[in-house]
Amino acid sequence: MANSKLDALDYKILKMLAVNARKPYLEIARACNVSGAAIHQRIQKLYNLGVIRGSISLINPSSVGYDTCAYVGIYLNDSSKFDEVVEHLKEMPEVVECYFTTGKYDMFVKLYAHNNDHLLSLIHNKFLQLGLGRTETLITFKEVFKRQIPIAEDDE
Amino acid sequence: MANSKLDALDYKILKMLAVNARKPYLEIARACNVSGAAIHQRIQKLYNLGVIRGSISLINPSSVGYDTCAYVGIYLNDSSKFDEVVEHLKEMPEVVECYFTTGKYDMFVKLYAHNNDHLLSLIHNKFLQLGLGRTETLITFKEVFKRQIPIAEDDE
DNA sequence: GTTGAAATCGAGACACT
DNA sequence: AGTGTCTCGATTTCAAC
Repeated sequence: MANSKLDALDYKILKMLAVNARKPYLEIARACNVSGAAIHQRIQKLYNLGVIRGSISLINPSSVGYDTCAYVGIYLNDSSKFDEVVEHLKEMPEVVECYFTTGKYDMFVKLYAHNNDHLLSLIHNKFLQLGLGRTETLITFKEVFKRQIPIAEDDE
Repeated sequence: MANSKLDALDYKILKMLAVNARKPYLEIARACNVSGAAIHQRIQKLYNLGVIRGSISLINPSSVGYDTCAYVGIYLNDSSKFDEVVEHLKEMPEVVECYFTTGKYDMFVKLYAHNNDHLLSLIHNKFLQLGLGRTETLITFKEVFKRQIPIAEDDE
């Protein structure tokens, strides 16, 4: 899934776009001492290779009414039901991330709720009706920081 | 922290930018039947209010050499050391998210590593030298999906 | 706080090297 | 692969409503 045929210029582009998706291509070009067209072609290549998967604006959850963020570890009773459970989780917009994991849990999800009552109701009224086993909830009461993966200056 | 003085237009803008940070303002304007200048001013307002916190390009971790993603729950021996531990975690670029939590753990972090050996070395050689207590690691072996918080059509 | 026009600037395509 | 030019359309500012 990973083609490590990225050179230093690719990394430099990624590093800038990772922090600001709307950075003008010409600014990137000037910072890299190449033409704007070159940057344009590189970025399209990075999209085609799947290195860049899209761009999003980061929205403050509490500004749109979501004041509670929690992680839930899930034990499945019947592990053949992975796909079915995933489908149901996808239909809950409050569930924003979903992982298969090794170790303690079978699955692990991140979700947002309006408040603690709402969170409780999501877990009681939705999760526990999906045929999944026990769950363990971890409420985050402060997001200390959040950033992107490190992008080396010029990794091999 | 949340000013709920957002109207339907604000929500419509947020909904579009949440999915594509580079969507041209004029396209948004046409979709909302207002002028481009209005969209421009609204978006600037949303930035100033802290509703929009920035925009990032999503980069495929495995493309830049990070094949392992894990969550680590942390028990602190000395809970007065929160800030000190956070400072050290910030200096580890592999740590991409950090939360204070209620329940099982005191802190909870997400991190990326090149591979499982690298992950082990991060936990053994870095984490356990920060004066923090026991840790519990949860390795994710598949990110099933990932998306943004739901943005209501026209929430109150 | 919204509009419409004006001017600046970037995006995307092309032929060329 | 990168460059320079060109056209189109987007961004941004401004006076005015």
